[in-house]
Amino acid sequence: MKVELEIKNCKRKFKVHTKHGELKTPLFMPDATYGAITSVGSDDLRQSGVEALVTTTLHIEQKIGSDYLEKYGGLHKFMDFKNPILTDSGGYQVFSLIHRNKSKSNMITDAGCSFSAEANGKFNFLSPEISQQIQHKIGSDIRVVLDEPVIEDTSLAKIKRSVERTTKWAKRSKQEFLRLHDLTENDFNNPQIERPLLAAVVQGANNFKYRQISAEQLIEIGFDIYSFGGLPLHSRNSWKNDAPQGFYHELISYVANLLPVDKIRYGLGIGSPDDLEYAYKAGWDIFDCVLPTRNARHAYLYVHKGQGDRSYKTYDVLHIKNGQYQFDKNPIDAKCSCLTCKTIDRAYLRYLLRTHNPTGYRYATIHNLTFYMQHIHNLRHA
RNA sequence: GCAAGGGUGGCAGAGCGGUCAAUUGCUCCAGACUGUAAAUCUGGCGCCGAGAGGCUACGGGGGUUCGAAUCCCUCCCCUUGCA
Repeated sequence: MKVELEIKNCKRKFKVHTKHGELKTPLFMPDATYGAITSVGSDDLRQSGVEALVTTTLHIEQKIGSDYLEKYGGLHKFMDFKNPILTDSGGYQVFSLIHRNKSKSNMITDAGCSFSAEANGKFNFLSPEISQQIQHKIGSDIRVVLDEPVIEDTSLAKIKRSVERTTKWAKRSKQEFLRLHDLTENDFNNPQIERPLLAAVVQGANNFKYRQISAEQLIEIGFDIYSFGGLPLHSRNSWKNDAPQGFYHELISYVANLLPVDKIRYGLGIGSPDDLEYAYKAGWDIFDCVLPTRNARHAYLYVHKGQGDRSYKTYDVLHIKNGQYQFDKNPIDAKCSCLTCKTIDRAYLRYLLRTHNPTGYRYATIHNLTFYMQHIHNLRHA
């Protein structure tokens, strides 16, 4: 398991060797939550330049089943995806569903997370150990420890508990990871030994002190990757509208500086193209986010400056369903060379999305993914 | 021709004397979405007005009533059954 770091002009660039090929940072991974990027296939992903994927332990277990995947031969083969796959622990998903549905069967204790089993009626408990076991059976290249996210503006007591529990769970997760791979603590630090990478998650909400405590405790345990957790978790709306963006910028910069220089830093759930640029410059290396894929299905397309109907720092947005594009025969983005932009015009994509045609979701998703990959590619080679 | 049931906003379809500019769904017009329980959710949707408010509206016309989409008369049109 080899991780090489090169720092040029204050910019971090990792090369990570995995069982499924080499990864270069900065890296953006789209979310294939249920073992699929909704509405596109593996050939579309290759064509869009997707280098790695994120899937989630909880959803995979519920919808596919890790025992099944182990018997089948792993998720890579199942999905026909040859590049690295990162499995998220399920912590965020449990948090999300518990937060939305406060039923009595949904609760988190030190032992783990209980939740109502919607999908299969059976699987309804996730512990740090179970999460690692599932990720092991899935056969992912990068694994994440189970953590406990909290709403960013919650009480200090809850932030404290979340940090303490996240540390305890990280310790248990690592022990289980070592056991599953039949490794010792020394083996873990031996770069000659091939194994998946293990990521811990820094919690602490919007509190700088607790972010620091969380980071220090996790570094003490020792991981390959340190992640920024809980960023978009607000009681209201998004981070953009909910609080001064400057604060979050300050927070992610602060946390980056708490982490070892030679370890990969993973910004969970980040972000918009502007967020990616900011976070990369602030010292973060790998990212995942649902925005490009979900927004594609919601007719929100990322385009180059000057090509859309709304402008942000590094990009424009095109609300393709809006009436102004009814007769627009231009490609979605004249500066894009993706399959969609080479094949159909705005008027037709507008029609497809308005009529909820799956082909429209595919075209839109291919475009947004290509835009994101191009964007991260530009950051990498800037 | 006779009998019965209908005609409501772009469409479908509630309402059957006042709280109706009119439930609801769709369409339409916008907006949101950041480790996806999201092909989802939110707002708007007769006309004028920033607003208070005003104006025109439930097939056409007439009537009853303080007040009608709702009751009565008449005409037009649609559906079904019988000739």
